[in-house]
Amino acid sequence: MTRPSEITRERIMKAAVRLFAERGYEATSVRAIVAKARVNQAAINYHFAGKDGLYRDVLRAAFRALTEHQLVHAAETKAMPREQALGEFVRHQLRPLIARDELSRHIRIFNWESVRPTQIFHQLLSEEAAPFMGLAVDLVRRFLPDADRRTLAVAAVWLIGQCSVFVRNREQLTGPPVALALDESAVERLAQLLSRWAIAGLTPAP
Amino acid sequence: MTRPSEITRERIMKAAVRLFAERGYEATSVRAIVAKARVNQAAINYHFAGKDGLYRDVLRAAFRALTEHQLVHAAETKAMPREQALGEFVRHQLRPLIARDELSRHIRIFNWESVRPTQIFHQLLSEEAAPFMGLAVDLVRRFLPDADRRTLAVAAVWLIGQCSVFVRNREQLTGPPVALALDESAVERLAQLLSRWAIAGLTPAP
DNA sequence: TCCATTTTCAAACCTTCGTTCGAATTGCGA
DNA sequence: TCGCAATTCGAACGAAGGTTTGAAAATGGA
Repeated sequence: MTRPSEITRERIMKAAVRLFAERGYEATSVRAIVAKARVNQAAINYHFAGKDGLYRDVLRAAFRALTEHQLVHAAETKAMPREQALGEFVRHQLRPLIARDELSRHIRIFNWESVRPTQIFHQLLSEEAAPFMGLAVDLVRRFLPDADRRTLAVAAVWLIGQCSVFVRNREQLTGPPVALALDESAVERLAQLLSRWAIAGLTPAP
Repeated sequence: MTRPSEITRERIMKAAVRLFAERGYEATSVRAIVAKARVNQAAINYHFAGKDGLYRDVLRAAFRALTEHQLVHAAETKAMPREQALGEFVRHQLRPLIARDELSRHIRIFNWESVRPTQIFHQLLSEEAAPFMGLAVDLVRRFLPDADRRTLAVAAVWLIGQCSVFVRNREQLTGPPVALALDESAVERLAQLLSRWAIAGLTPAP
């Protein structure tokens, strides 16, 4: 293993994660990536065997990081009362609204995938067999213990969907006519609002 | 006004609405439209001054049809109890899941816009000044009469977002692992589920 | 019917995209 | 230090995109 080539790989990966998170797969050109990474045009094909290969590696990294992050929080989440656990989940989903870290970018990439799924993502989803929906399904099951598999799936999609609208449309929501000020406290209020509504929705009527 | 040219215009519009609804603006090529419409390559540029112009006309038509449709239903909706009105709203939003008519295609086009807004859409939104969010805002106001403008906007986005997830991801939801069977009765059940959850979420805790 | 205007058509143009190529350069064990 | 492999580089390729062009065809009023 030579060192300098690893540096190039790393520069490409870093730039790719940023751009894929910002614009999605199709709208990101390899020329934009190599420009941001300050590497040669052919570097992506040499190191990743093409744009597809690069995106596959980015997705793999995102999967790993996200599942790892979930495993860390899984134990403490399970110990919480379900309402608090849901609040944490919503807060986690809304994270890209304020934080500009790697985790947020990974969430944004998956958000793009939920809009226009890539063939690459689909393949990876089966082979990685990551608990992608698992966490959300487990969560709603605590509210709907007697629901069948389909209802649980619908509820999980519903829950994730509520959050991802805001993440995807961040730019639109901050402008008129909505004009949300997305600072930390506003996002916290938003998370509480969404949590309250979701809890009320999932809690069976008395 | 000559007749035959109107026929060409109409063929292009019809094909364009179908393709824009199915794949969105960017993923639809001019060549795909002219192939479906069985007209010459240059026809779009002659009649609509380019792809942008065609899309602008399609959006205008969609705006007109949708606002007209809303105006028709506005009166009876206002007469309903708010729970029933919300149910109707959700059912209307889920319409593209089963129906394959013009109205459903227009809703799908706006769904694409909510994912990746076009410059064209943005311009049109201001000049048409259509009550695009208005209906949803009015609806949630009946549940949250004392809420401020921001909360109402968030609630409206939240409500629309819950429905659009399912519309956008129709293809994914019908396949494994979710495997929803999206026939008419299933969509009706889905609409009831979403309505119940949304009503519970919007109804202030006692 | 004639002719000016409108509309259609096939072909090309120009740009952007992902990828490939071959030479030049660099890195590193022998 | 030498020599081979790994890596970088600039340039070009071919495909696909939207648009333009100029001639042919069709249209419809005088």
